Formats: sequence, structure tokens, C-alpha cells
Amino acid sequence: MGDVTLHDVARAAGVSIGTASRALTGRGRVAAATVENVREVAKSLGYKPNLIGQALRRGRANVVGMLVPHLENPFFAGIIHEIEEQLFSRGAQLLVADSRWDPAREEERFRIFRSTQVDGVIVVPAWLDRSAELIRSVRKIMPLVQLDRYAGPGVAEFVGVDNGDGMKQVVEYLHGRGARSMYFIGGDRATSTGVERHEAFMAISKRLGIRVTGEYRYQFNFETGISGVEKMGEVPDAVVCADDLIALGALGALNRRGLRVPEDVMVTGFDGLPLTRVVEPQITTVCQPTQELARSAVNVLYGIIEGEGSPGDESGNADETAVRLVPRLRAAGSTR
Amino acid sequence: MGDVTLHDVARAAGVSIGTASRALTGRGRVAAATVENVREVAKSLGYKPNLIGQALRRGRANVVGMLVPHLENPFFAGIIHEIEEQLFSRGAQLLVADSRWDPAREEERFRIFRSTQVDGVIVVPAWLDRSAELIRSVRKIMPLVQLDRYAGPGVAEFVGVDNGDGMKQVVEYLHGRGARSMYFIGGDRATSTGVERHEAFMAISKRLGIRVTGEYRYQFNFETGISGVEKMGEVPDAVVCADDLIALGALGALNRRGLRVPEDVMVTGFDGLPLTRVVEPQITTVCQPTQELARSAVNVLYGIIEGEGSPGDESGNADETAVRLVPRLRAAGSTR
DNA sequence: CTGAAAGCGCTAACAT
DNA sequence: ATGTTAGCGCTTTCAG
Repeated sequence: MGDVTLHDVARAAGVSIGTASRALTGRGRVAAATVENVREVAKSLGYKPNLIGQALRRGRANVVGMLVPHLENPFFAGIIHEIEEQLFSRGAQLLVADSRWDPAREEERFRIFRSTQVDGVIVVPAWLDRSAELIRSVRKIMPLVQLDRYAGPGVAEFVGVDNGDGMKQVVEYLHGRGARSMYFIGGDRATSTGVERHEAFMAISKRLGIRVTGEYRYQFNFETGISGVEKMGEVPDAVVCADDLIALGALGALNRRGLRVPEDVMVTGFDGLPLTRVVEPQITTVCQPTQELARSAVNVLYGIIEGEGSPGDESGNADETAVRLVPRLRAAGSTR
Repeated sequence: MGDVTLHDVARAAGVSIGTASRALTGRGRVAAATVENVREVAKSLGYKPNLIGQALRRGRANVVGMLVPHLENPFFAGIIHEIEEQLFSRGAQLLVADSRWDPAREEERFRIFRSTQVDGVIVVPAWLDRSAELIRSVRKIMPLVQLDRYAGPGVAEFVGVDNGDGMKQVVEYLHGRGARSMYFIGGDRATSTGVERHEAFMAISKRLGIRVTGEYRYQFNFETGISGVEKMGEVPDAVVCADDLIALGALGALNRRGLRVPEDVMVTGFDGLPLTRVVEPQITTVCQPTQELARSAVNVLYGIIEGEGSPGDESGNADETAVRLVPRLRAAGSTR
């Protein structure tokens, strides 16, 4: 087999196993010539370090776990890719799992992550309050950062987008295009993004004197968009959706109802999925800086890891980092 | 920390570490009373086995790697979820990576998987021929199964859908609805699914006396659907797309071109993504049995793992399993 | 049936 | 600068 061990390399290079280790990892004092020699031998033998052995000894697996509510959500899929990319460049790997919005399952997966000795966890909490206690307790025993949503105030480190700002861009843009009445379709109070986007929408529309004809809030998916339109009475100037999946659903339902977009009613989404550029008309949306979100999450996580274990240890209420990135509106056919 | 080790459990239970191990894993002869006692102590101490230690000793990590060309593809995302589910119920975890259709990257990820001592790998090969050699060689050193596509004939175990049958269902259905001319948009020769679906389409349309007005083949994504429609001259009775993403793109482009679906032209997809039920009209498509595919892939993989290491060892040309599941047509608005 | 002991592959003191 | 050695947490002979 290709199972050549460090021991083999050391023997072939005529040095001790300790020296071989140092030469390969570059962690101790070794003569330049020795390093070169060992490296060469290792390569010619096709030596690949056994990460398990390394992990056991170092107490670190170089693996991070990622837990999202729903793998099929294209927004999460996109962010997972970016995270994997970031990790890889640090020599780490990605373990994924989805919680399916099930707190029990969420806990289960955390437990497994823990047994695997992951370096840390990046989580998109399934629920706004129900996940809080769990996440708080996990944070105590391993490095953790929340991405996209948080489970409650001060629960743990968080990286996400400024939803208020994004929603503001949407409503002001629509207002600028003459919209004076709006209908809102969003996620419910069960996620922080759901709450933040809704609150921002309400605040800004009020400030601009926009008449809110109604709202429908359930989940971040197609069906919600469809139901939202079905439950919509009066036809507003614009239907503001809290994410792109909802907007997609709404678009289809409006079509079915014989309403033309944007002539009869404008539609907006949130997230900036590629999908929004495919349908006709293309959907105006707020683009999340996926790559920056991923980079930032990984940075914050490794900040904790390297800054030593659990940040909540003694201090009880250590300062949790909260990074808010700024999204950008992308105007398209659904609003003009 | 919660880092209670087997050693702690053994001491607390008043037995040796060996006995504790046997009691917990159930792998040796231990008195029933001892087992119960040890288990109880373990639970009360909150003992969780350190998977790294286990893996090092057993030489198996209980982790499988999954490599797909593109994480954001909803079809892959869906299948990844099902795989994760299957693995979890076997006590294993999922390491994911995407190759981004880059053979170098594909190789790189395999290497890492190997170092991690994964039990095996499930791969959706990036390319039909370019990936063949790599996969063949990986198969020699670790359990591997190809999913959805294969890299070449006889390269390694494979689990996928019967593309010929699916395409047959589509064309016959369209023919039954009066379509006599068709335009094909698909993936290129670079994937086995691209080839199979195209060939099946050609064979069946020929047999039914259908006039093929043209074809456009590039990649399995939205853009291809859009370009395909742009390059389409004469308007056929139906546009047959090799997957749902292409169909989505085609639908949008047809709309933009002022053609109504299904009145002016019918459209079909392949895969059965939820997305096809959201747009208006909903898209007729061939549904892949995602869950069965995942189950089957995991079964085949563990068959290899448990049947001992590398199947290609001596035999040189051992029989590769090839599982073909049957997909099912779902008719919808885009064809009536 | 249970205890003792030998490592899995690797790193990090500690010697030399 | 390099060799030696002691484990990381666990499973598994091998004795008893």
C-alpha cells in the first residue's frame, strides 16, 4: 500500500524519526541540508502524513464542522463552498451536517463534532431562541461562530450581513421608482434574519410614508412565497420578499394569478442567488457578500481557536464579536 | 473540560481500561453486570469516546469523503443531504469538498481524504475521460464509488439512474402530446450523463420519427439553457433539456423571446428538482430517486469497505458493480 | 471473564 | 543539530 509512515521516511533518510518530523513540519531546529534531504526522501517515497496520528498527538484535528438548517438551500450551499475554500487554504477540512430545523438533531450533530475533536464549529442556528441554550453551552466547550443568523443576543460570536441596511436599500429604491404601497412576505420570528428584515421593512416604510397593505410570514422557502401571494388581498405597488426563494415562489404565484411583473406589481428578493438572474423577469435583490462572509467567519473562528479554547470560560460574559458586512442592491427586471 | 477519557471511566467503575473498552464497544467477553455498571458510570460521567483515538487504533476514521464538481448544484446538494443521513445512521460522518470541475483540484482533495484516513470516498467525477485514470488509481488504494456519473467504462463501482429510460419516458410522453419536432439542449461529451441522455434522445426520436431541429450542448447549468434558446433557429414543438437547470434557463429565455410555454413550445427537464415546481409554468421533468441513490451508494461503499479494502487488488479487473435505478416522469404545466 | 501491556503514527520534551 | 523517549486515547492480543 501507499502507507509509508514517518518511520519509513526517517529510516530511508538515515535520520531519527524525531528529526524527520521536525524536518517535515519545520517546527524545530534542523540543519538546512537535513531538511532538504528528508523532504526529498519523503517525496520520493510518496509519504503523506497520517492526519489521525497528527491529530491525536496535537489534540487538534484540523477539521471544522459546519452545521446548517438545510443543505439544499442554495444560499447555504454557496457559503459552504466558500468556507471549504477558506479552510482548505489553511490546511483544514470541512465536516458538514444539516439540522433540518430540528433542535434535537442539532444537538446530536454537535455531540458528534465534539467526539471527532473538530477544531471548531461554524453554525447557522436553526432557531432564534430554541437554539440559544444549546449554542451557549457548546460555545463553552469548543470554538464556535454563528453565521448568517444568531440564536439570541449575546449567545456567541456572530458573522452576518447588515439586514437593516439591505432592507433599507430595497425600500428606498422601490420608493424611488414610485412604489407607495407594499406587501411583505418573510420568514417568521423564528430566525434572527426573519426578525431583522421584517423590522427594518416596517421602520423604513413607515418613515417613507409607505402604506403596508399586509404581510405574510412563515418560512424562507418557495412555498411561503406562493402562500403569501395567495393570501394577499389588494394588489400593492410592490411585493417585498425577505429572501430570494420566497421571491421566486411569489413570482410564480403572481404569474399564475395573471399579474404581470413589473408592470402590475414589482417584486424584490434578498440574498443575491444566481437563480434570480435566470427567471424572467430577473429579480431585483440584495446581494450578500458570500465570500467575505465565509472568510470572516473562518477568521473569527481561528481567532478563537488560536486565542485558546473557550472564550466564555471565566469571564462568563466575554465580549462576543459581531461582524456585520454590508450587502449591495442589484436592480433587475422585476422592478422596472 | 468535559474531556473525560476511557481511563477515567475505568477507574471510576473500578475496572481496568481494557474491560471498560470491551464493555462499551461490546466487542469482547464481559460479564453482563460489568457491562451495565461501566455503561452507567460512563453515562454519568458524560463520557464520549474520542473518535481520533479510536480511529488511530482501528485504522478507520468512520468518516467518508464526498467529492462533487459543484456544491451549489441543487441536485448534488440534495444528494449530499441524503448521504449524510445514511452515513449518520451508521455512525459515520461526511467530509465534503468540491472539485469545481478541476482535475488538479480533484486529485488534491483525494489526497487529503486519504491522509485523513477516510473509510472511503463517494465521488461524482468531474470529467468523463480526464478523471478516469485518477479514479482508477484512487480505487486501488481506498474504497470508492462513483455516483451519478462515471469517469469511463469499467473504472470503478457506480450508482446512478437509468438515463436512457428516463429520456425515453420524456420523448414518448411528448410524442403522445403531439410533438413532432424537437430541439435538444444538454451537457457536452464531458460527462457520462451528458452523453447518455443525448444518445438516448437521438435514438428514441429517430425511432419515433421525430424531426430534430437542432441541438446545443455545453454544460449542465442555467447559462446553457439560455444560450441554447438563443442559438435555436426554427421554433420546435418541444425543447428537451438534459437537466432542470438547463430547462430553467431555457424557460426564462423563451419567455424573454416572447414564446409562450406550453402553447408555443413545450419544455422538459431532468432531475426533479423542487425548483421545477415553483416557476410558472411548472416544468415537466424526470425525477431521480435521490434517497435510493444515496442509500445504494452508501451500501455499495460499505460493501467494499467491509469486504476488505481495495477491490482491484489482485484480480486486476474485478467486477465493478453498476447499479442503475429507474427514474420517473412527472408531468406538469410546461407540457400541456 | 478480566487485567496488563503493546502499540496505531505522530510530536515535543529532554538528552546528548 | 540530532537522537531518544514518553505518551495522545483507544483497542486488542495475551496471560491469568
